[in-house]
Amino acid sequence: MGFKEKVFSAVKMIPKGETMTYGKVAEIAGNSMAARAVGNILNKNKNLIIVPCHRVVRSDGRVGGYAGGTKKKIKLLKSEGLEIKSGKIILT
DNA sequence: GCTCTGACGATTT
DNA sequence: GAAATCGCCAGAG
Repeated sequence: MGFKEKVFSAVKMIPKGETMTYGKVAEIAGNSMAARAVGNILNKNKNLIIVPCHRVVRSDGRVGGYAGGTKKKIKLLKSEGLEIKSGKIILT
């Protein structure tokens, strides 16, 4: 199984209403410092429906990017009950 | 098979 | 504390 396959598996296992950092996904995928590659893979595949990639956020609390637009990503996250302030996720 | 790209991350200024 | 810089990796051209 390639690295990207592992990434998809990790993202798919994120429960609704929860978020995971790119670094964490990368770690599960096999490389804890491949966070950059993780985002790159999701972007190129842009499987917004197959995988809930909108639950993947940055380590600094920012939402990060999204193939369908960061705005849409924030919208989706808020829809799942997450609190976002100025593009930053509030973990309670 | 080499080079560029990019939804990141930690450090330094 | 915010902004810029360097470093990292895997995919695609």
